[in-house]
Amino acid sequence: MSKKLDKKISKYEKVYMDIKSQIIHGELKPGERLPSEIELSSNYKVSYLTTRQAIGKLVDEKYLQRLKGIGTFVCKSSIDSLFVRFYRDYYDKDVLPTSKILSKKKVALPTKIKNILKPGKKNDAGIYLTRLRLIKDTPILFEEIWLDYEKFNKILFIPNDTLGDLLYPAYYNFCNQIIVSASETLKIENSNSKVEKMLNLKKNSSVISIERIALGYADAPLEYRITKGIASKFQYKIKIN
Amino acid sequence: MSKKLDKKISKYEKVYMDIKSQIIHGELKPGERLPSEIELSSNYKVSYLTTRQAIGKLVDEKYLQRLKGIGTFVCKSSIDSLFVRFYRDYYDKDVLPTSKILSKKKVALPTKIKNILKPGKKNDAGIYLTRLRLIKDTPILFEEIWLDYEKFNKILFIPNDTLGDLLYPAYYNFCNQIIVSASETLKIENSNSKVEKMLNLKKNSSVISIERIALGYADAPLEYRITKGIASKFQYKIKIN
DNA sequence: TTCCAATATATCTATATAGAAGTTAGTATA
DNA sequence: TATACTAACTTCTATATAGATATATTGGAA
Repeated sequence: MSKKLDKKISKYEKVYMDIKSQIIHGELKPGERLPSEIELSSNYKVSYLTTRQAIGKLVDEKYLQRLKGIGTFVCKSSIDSLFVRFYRDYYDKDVLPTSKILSKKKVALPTKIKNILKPGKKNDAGIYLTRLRLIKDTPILFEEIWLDYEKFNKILFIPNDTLGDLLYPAYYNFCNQIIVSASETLKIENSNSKVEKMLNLKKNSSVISIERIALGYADAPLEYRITKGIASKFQYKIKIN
Repeated sequence: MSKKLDKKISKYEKVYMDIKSQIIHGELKPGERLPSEIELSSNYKVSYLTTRQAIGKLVDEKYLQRLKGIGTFVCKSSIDSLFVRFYRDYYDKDVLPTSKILSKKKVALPTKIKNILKPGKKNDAGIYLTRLRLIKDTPILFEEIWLDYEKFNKILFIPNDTLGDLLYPAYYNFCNQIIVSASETLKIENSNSKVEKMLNLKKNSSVISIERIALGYADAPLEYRITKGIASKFQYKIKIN
């Protein structure tokens, strides 16, 4: 009766998982071209349509992108378009905020954040960044950001003005880490003295607090961020599907 | 040279669009079973795999649901699961708020709202609802809701306690309207006297304001809603993909 | 050098076929 | 009556084949 303890994995699923894991583990890099569908078929020793089905699934999941007559490529688009959606909807749409990195250093991650960024691991080496977002030289958001040290240590050696106004493209360019999704929790709080100083607020003002956990492929947590903003000017738009 | 002015629509796309339009226009109702893939193939006079491709696309888009060995069904799940996500993340997760409808009547839609719900139309007949959301008898959210009169007039004849705590299932059950997505805009404001009265607030308290436009199939706007809540207790969670 | 046509290569659409696997309903058997 | 088997129907996986369509490159003519 021990005929079928092994669980059934179909051929197209094997091809699908193999390619997907190559992308996740960086063996296939964003922008890189895959072998043609026919070539892959002969590599995996499956039929053309089986390969096509596997690739089709990865295209649906936005891991791959097909160009008719040219080839199939690992998606780069997430980097180009994604980070924009993440912040443009705070405050006024017409004016994009600029950034100013205030500090950047290696730290031991606080326990709570370590458990989020490195579930189950002992090592607590991390990077801590503080940043100010400004519109026309007026500070509107104050951010504290924590990252895993191993994955992101290169950030420490890049001059702040080279990092640019947006961090996610920098994560990709310098650390080869891609943010593909995030979860956010919004709350309204009273200001503390640190935030009051950063945002030029009166004592006990209302501030919006946004906690964000940004995830990479396979839902790996990559960044933990707390953003505080002036409540009166705040606006947050989102589409729910 | 006028050989190909007609644009190319492949067979599977025709099948896909035909089934999709039947769902959108209510000819195929949620929960209903489709003819088998083989039967559909012979109806549309295409091969089995062509039909399968069309259905597969609709499954990906959550219009259809396949059950191996049983059949293919129009998705009901959007109704069951969707509305939950829309509100459960305000405030405390553990306690689901109850609802109390305060008023319900036919009105002329304000111009701004008419332009959102009925773009391009002259008719401005609508329905206006006010509602209170409570946790353990404490009011935490005050809602104003506008609907199109033609689509939703049956709501006026349903007793308030029959409508239940959630409106989206009621829209479906009584008006055959399905909410599939929504866009929300959050802001922080000072309370006005109406909200202060409803939520037992002091003068000039901070309140969260959520503007929501809820959409049906094909992104048709179906509901406009303004929700005001006590800022200090507010919490909003969302996942961005 | 510039332009055009042919070629090679890639994805895209469509069909025919065949068997595997899951579900249901009815029938035969103990 | 209760259980086990079977038949019918469903979706799921896999392959072979063939031509359509889109793009880039190469080679030849002007």
